[in-house]
Amino acid sequence: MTISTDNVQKKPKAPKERQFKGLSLTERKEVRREKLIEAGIHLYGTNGFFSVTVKDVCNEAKLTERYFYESFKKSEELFQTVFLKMIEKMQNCLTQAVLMAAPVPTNMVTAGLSALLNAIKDDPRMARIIYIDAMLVQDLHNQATIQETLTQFDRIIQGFVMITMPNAPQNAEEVSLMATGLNGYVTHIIIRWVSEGFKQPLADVLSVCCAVFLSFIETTSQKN
Amino acid sequence: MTISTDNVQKKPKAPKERQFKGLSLTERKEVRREKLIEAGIHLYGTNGFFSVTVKDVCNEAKLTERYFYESFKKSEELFQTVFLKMIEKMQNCLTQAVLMAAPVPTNMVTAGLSALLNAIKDDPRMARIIYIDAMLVQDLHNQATIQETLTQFDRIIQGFVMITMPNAPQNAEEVSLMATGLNGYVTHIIIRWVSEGFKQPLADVLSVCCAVFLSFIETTSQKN
DNA sequence: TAGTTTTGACAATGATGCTTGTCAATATAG
DNA sequence: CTATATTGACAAGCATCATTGTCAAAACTA
Repeated sequence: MTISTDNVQKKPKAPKERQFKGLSLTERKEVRREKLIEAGIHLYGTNGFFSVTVKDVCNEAKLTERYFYESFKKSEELFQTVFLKMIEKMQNCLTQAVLMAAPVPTNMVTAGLSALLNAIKDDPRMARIIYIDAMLVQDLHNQATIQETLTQFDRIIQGFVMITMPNAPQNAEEVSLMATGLNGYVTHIIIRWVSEGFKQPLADVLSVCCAVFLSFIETTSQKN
Repeated sequence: MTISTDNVQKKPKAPKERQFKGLSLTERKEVRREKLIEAGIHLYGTNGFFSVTVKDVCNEAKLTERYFYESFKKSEELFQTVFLKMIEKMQNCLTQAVLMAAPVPTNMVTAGLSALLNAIKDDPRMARIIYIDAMLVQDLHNQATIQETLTQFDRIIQGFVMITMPNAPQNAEEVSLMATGLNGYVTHIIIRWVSEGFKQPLADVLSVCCAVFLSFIETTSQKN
């Protein structure tokens, strides 16, 4: 049945791994992956997810298509990675600022929003990715991860509302909706601010964003 | 140069228009156009603009592709038509309710938001088209009309804010941002309400939406 | 009924972009 | 130096859709 002597060289191909530029295979893969992510941040954050092709990303990363599929199955997968990276950065930035300002609610609001706005002005690609593309992708393809990550912000705000506005909420469901609304308030303002090229001074944007929280705090924490 | 006798039958084709089902050509075109728009409302409003192909629309309308291009150059053109139709309906519904409740600000808020929420619950496709797809299309393709129509809502709210909250705004730019924020507040809540299948009672949603306006009115119209 | 318009079904074409595959040039190990 | 792993450039094959074109059946006019 099996050919014995002559075809012994039938190689089932176990390509022997080799070092390159002093890096192992997994290390090289990782380097390439990072280059793709960096390219994704730049391109998605600048032109939007749907104007960017796989080839675009590869060109920007100076890699060929093959290496894209080495790290990601589809472009949504790269996008999701990019998105999570951006949102983690924003999340850290935000919570750190809020914690440092605790426990005075009004200070926490100002500090948090200020940190958020500054981060966005520092890197507008973040806004584009988190506030625009994420919604598009989340809607078009069914990215549960993105969906959940976004609603996480609602929950953070919800916690804040419950602490600082004892008299406001009737039931948990309503507080949750209010948090969604507050999120939307800030989100829309940010989208407009970014898309108009930061024409309004940061201080003005900050004050308007703070206003809604402060107004709620004031009207819902008065002694009955 | 010109062939004289034999090819006299070269007909420059002026196809003589004829009635069909008792309708003239322009009437038939109009009927088909309406069917396409109806199909667009249904499909876009249900599945979203980007999951719907030209062929889908034609199938839904029970027409063939040819008739799509008879009325629209591209699918964005149909979408824009659908969008404008939806938003006009919402606009009418809203302004009528507000006017009937004038001039008491708090009544106007409640009446307007109540009308809005009821309209959306009556026809959820409206929400999908106005609040989701419009943003996607406006971003992906460059639909100036959609963009402008959406910001029109901001301006309406802006007018309302200037009238009812005399002490709030510093400069016009900030009021405008605040209006954008209020719009975003309601918008996000609506999107969530719709996408969760109206699981929260309308009254709860209404009260949360009203809250932000009422809170602003209260904190910014007190006598100094 | 005869001739022409209108319609519907569907094929043909073209464009775009994803995904896999080929091949030669280059770098590395032994 | 030789054999082979690795890389980069790029083509080939798919798939999806938009858009135009063909053709015969149906509907209308006279």
